[in-house]
Amino acid sequence: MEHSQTGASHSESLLFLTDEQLRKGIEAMFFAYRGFTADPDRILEGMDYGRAHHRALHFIHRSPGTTVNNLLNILGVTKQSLNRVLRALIEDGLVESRVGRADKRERHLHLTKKGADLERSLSDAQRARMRAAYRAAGPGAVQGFRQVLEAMMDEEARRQYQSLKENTP
Amino acid sequence: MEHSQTGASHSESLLFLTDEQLRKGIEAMFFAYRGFTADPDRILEGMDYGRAHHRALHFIHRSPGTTVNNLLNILGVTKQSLNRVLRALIEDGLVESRVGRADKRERHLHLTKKGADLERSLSDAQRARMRAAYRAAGPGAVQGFRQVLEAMMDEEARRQYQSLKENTP
DNA sequence: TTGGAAAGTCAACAAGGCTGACATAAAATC
DNA sequence: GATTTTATGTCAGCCTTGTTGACTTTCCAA
Repeated sequence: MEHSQTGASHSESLLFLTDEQLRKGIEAMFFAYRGFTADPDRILEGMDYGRAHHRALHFIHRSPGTTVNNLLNILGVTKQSLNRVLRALIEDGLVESRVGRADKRERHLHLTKKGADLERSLSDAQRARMRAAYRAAGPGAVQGFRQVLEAMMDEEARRQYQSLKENTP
Repeated sequence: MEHSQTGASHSESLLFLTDEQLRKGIEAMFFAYRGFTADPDRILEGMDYGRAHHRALHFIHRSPGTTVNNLLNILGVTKQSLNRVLRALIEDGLVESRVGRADKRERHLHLTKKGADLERSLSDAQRARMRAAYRAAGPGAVQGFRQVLEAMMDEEARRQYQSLKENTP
């Protein structure tokens, strides 16, 4: 251990991270993620879409005009997998794919009115749960929540998360 | 709203829950969950097992002697889906299925040495990441993290999470 | 003794991951 | 100008993990 002598108070609190506490955190992530996806999943069931379509809609809404490659990196799936999802959304008129002006190889993705409507209904449901959770936990908890989640990400994901955070208009 | 007059400072802070803040929380959950599952996934790839096997091993380890029905409720999948996973684990000698003594219809599930070894290597990896995240975020953040996650769960899941919390020896 | 719960099994299917191979257009480089 | 690289799309096929539905066996309990 690096802090054998120094930083006693800090180290001390760290020593209280028992396997038991960590296990509770792990199980909390498991159960909470189910809740996190439950509402959009309910809306989507019956439609021809699933969680993968939701994710695509979310990030296209989030970064209008994003390219396919961009989306690929954010979602962390293969182009074949994303393509299947995007094709359905484009065919059904929820997403528009525009050939790039500067670089004509690129496709820039935008939500149509129809796509934006579905995206809104999905994100409304998800935000409502997030809002309720934040309120129930109290203002102080929110910061801690985000700090731990951010620290839990892979390097690459954290980079993407942070750049998404900053690119907000 | 219950606090129309009282608790102004509390209410005020709640008003600052913008859609933007909520969206960041949503994206944090998405990216963090990827990190959360990444290490066990890496260990499992190449073996004939996946995330579903990990979850079964985790909860059998957590509650030795649990019944199939019990596990079904915790995992929230169908018995056919769980059965496929359990069959593989039993056939490979990672899980032992014992006919119930009081009720012989029930099967009580236990990890074998081999199963416990794999479970340990998976949970070691997952705990290491959780520990690192907790340390990076600091002691104060951990409580907030757990509070928000707990508030995000469905009623049923929260019940299960809490009873798992308490049944600890 | 009979109804129903617990468990298991078979079949079929869907979503959403994956790999590999290949095509096309456009940009970049030599 | 020719060649290579990049961005995208597409076909085919596979895997995991979820689903439903139908059916059986076991066996507790009314």
